[in-house]
Amino acid sequence: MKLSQGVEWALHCCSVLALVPPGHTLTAARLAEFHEVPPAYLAKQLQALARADVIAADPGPKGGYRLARPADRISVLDIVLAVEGDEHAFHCEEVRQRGPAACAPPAYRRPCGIALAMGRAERAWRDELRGTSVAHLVMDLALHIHPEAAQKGAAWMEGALR
Amino acid sequence: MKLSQGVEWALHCCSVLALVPPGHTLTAARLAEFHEVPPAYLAKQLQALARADVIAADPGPKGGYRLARPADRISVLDIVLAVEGDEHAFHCEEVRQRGPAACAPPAYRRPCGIALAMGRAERAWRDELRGTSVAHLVMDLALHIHPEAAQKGAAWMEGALR
DNA sequence: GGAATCTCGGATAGATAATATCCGTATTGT
DNA sequence: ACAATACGGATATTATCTATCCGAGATTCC
Repeated sequence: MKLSQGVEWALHCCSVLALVPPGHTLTAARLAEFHEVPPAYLAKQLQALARADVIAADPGPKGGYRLARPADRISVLDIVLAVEGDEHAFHCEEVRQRGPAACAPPAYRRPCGIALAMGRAERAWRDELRGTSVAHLVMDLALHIHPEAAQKGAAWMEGALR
Repeated sequence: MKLSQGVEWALHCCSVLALVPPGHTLTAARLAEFHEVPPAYLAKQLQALARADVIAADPGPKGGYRLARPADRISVLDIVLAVEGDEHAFHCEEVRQRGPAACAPPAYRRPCGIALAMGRAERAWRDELRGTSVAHLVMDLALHIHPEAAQKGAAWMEGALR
């Protein structure tokens, strides 16, 4: 059980995009530069976020990425599912229906207790992520960022905006 | 984010082992037969469970596997971590410390908000799994199993016990 | 004591997914 | 028309998962 690298990048990118003034955008190349990650690969994650309507893309020159809606309406779960896919971590393969104790399918109308337990855990995980928004992330960032990092970030943003 | 196949097998195996009378065991081959899974690969999962002290192995002829402690003291989390490893799904690579806004390491003593949010979700997931024991799984099984499956299972167990 | 049986651990391949890159297409602003 | 950008597909590389096999160690039966 491991989350892909792209999830972290996507979360950071959305946090940065939340700080972009309305009417402006950031290109994929700039976002990659800011996080020092491979531009071509980050572009893939950004495309996934765009397909999921988490961020919006303006094509053409002067184009770039921006959040698709206000930061307080984008949950961390939205971002994780956009990049990682919305499949559950645990997939029941119904092994109980195999082997010497197997019966006809109608005997297995209820999901097995194991699948239910794993489903509850997945739900708890998703609920927690759904309850945290990009706005929360930015708030936490603003409260705890080192002044020097904030100044450097602001200076970079100035030259990167479009 | 995907859990390995072995997790489902391990959970089912532990449920079956919980039904083994005290003083008896089941061999890896029997457990594989019951679930119709590859014996050699299931053996790997059982070894992982044994290393984590979830189940105990009696070597030699007449040997086999049994639960290492009462079913109500084995959590689903114990089993999942034994098979999957105890690493967190999200691993923060501290991308904030890279790029044009980077500062000296002392500026990053606090974990970033993104890592904290993902950590809370992981904690919620684990808490849910920790709160469910093998005894709960067996209870659910006993309450909802089809009579025919129960009878077949009992008959198989009779010939499989050692 | 010796042989048989079983678990345990490591070594080994193939299959699947993650990581990373490149190129052609579509779109838009200059 | 040209340049810059996002988009999608194709591809290569690497890691992880899945699956199997074999030898070592341990225990019981003869």
